[in-house]
Amino acid sequence: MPGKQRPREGSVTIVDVAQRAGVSIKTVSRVVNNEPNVRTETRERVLEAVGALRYMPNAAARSLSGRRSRVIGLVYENANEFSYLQGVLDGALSACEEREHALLLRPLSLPNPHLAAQIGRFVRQARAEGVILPAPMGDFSELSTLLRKMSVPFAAITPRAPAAGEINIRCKDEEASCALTEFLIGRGHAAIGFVKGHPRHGASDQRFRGYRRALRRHGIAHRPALVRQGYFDFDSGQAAARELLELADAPTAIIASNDDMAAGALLEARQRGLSIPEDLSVAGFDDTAIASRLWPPLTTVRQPIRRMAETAATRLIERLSGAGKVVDDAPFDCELVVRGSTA
Amino acid sequence: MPGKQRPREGSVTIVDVAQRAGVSIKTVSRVVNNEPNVRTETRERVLEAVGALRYMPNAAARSLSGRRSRVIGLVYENANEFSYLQGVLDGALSACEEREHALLLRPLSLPNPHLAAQIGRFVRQARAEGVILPAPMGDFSELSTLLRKMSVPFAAITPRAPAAGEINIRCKDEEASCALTEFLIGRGHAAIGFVKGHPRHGASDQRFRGYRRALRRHGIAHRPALVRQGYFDFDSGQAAARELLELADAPTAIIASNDDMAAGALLEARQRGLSIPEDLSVAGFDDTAIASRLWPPLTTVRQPIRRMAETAATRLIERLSGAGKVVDDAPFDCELVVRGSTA
DNA sequence: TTGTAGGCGTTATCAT
DNA sequence: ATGATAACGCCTACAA
Repeated sequence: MPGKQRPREGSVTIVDVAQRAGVSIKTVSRVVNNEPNVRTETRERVLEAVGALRYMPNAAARSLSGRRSRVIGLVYENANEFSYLQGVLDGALSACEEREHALLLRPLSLPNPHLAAQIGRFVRQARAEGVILPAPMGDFSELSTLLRKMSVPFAAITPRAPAAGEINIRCKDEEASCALTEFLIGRGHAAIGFVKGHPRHGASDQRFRGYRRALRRHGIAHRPALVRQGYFDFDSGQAAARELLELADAPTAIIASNDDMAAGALLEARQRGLSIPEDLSVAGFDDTAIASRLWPPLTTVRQPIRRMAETAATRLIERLSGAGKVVDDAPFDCELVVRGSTA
Repeated sequence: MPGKQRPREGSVTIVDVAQRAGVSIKTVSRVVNNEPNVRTETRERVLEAVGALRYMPNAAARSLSGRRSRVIGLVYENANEFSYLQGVLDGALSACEEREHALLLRPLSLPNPHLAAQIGRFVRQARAEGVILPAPMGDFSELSTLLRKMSVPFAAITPRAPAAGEINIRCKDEEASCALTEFLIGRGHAAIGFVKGHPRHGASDQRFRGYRRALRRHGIAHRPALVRQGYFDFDSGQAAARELLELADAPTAIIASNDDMAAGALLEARQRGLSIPEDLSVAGFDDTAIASRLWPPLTTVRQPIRRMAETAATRLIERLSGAGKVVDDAPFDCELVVRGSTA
């Protein structure tokens, strides 16, 4: 007799459950997948069997038979600032686990000519049904365009406006930046330097806008010389701070568009013999691990990244499950975290 | 005719390749899986078809049919210190990708009574064939014992000695610690404080041993008062430093068993008005992101974590593929990174 | 060296 | 409300 394979011991299949419950495998399938048209009494018998046998559906069989792989891709930038991703991972994993999906990772380094090709391969190979794009991935149109073309749904975490019907998770970046700036204004600062983030990142614009808005609201004239371009990394933050501090009328406070640049500014200030916060206030964004370990600890803005990623994954899975209209989430609130680096 | 499903368009299957190459599906399978017994000419025809059709084997079908899921689990501690995991992820992903395996993540918080149950569920549900245990996961015997009992092979990244035949990836922690200590001794330090790491982490012992060895080698008497227990976190580092600096004859240098604790020590020194490195030298371990952002930048020890994780994944997959004897890797070299926090 | 048949565990279809 | 059976795409076993 050909084709006889060794019986796989150990793993409980749907057949075992069906036998124990005295029903057909299709009925078990219905119960396990929460489909309708099962009598309550039958459902309970099946569930009893499932529990007793500790049955777990075989994911491979499921995705081979059904049309759904239950796989979500997470495409992230493999940058230095990893603590952002920690929150993303945490939130996304938790949402995926709850909904029985697997999360597959795809790190990418970012100015990258092969971006589209790599993502295409990743999605096809992993057979990902949908993709999560944490910042700044959602800001790269090569990517979103490609995914649209492949008709792979995605959830982007970015302040940039989404195309109609697409899933977008954002937080109140501009508002938070405005609040941070107003906080400094309230402490008596009028000459406030600002270090912008990477121009291709959506958050950069928003944060800069919030700064401008606060100045306007308080009747403080905008001095373009107080604004410097940074790239979200330590060195560019230090360089920007140096330029600002060499100004004839240097700022008394510097807002950097993320913590890493703020750390660079702090270092520059220190090297120039300035006391923080007496001579200069410094603030950042993101409340990453480094913020609380610097001296003095950094005033910064915290965004609920874990919850945002969880929501992104949840909405994406909802959309994939064809749950009709997908909720359009309101922007998440940020929190101003005041520490010792500002006075 | 029942059972007719809509044909799934778009995805190229092994049948398409077989037709185009004019062979049976089995031959295609042989080629794709690098099995022997295929004429070179046939193999080439098949490969041509694979390329032209951009065929990619369906992972679900593969794992359903074969006995292998090609899934590796990565169980990690979801702690504050995440940059360690960045390296682990990076290395493990790259090895998995190269060998066509998927990597599934399972974060865990660590003093955890449900540890075994959670891992058991994870492995069964994901049908992971093997598990990678980055430090300190491999140090928890609840875990390794459970995996042995489930006969799930694992690769542990830890300096602790492995059981016979198990995969263990380590670096020369003790040697590096000794070198770091000797470096300080060479700079004229004799009273060197040491902050131990978490007692359950294998690296803690090793690093402490290296310290002791260096002292011995240079004929410096060991003063137990200069050794404090820490737990690898910022606060415990600061607390330990405080105790050390309050000593009548305080140390002129402090080695902390990781960077986060060293950052705590740095803060404590600053708060006591000490100049670094003039009044006190401080060194850490791991060369995490924070090390280069502190002021002064931290002297520390870097371990090749990315390569270690890559090796762990590779060895694990080799073992799962039944590649006979698995290589027992030599410990990896560490690198002393001298920066401004020591003099 | 190559091909044929059977089955992996599930979901989909259609019948009852 | 429930069940019988055919896919899903691949790999194993065996035959040729």
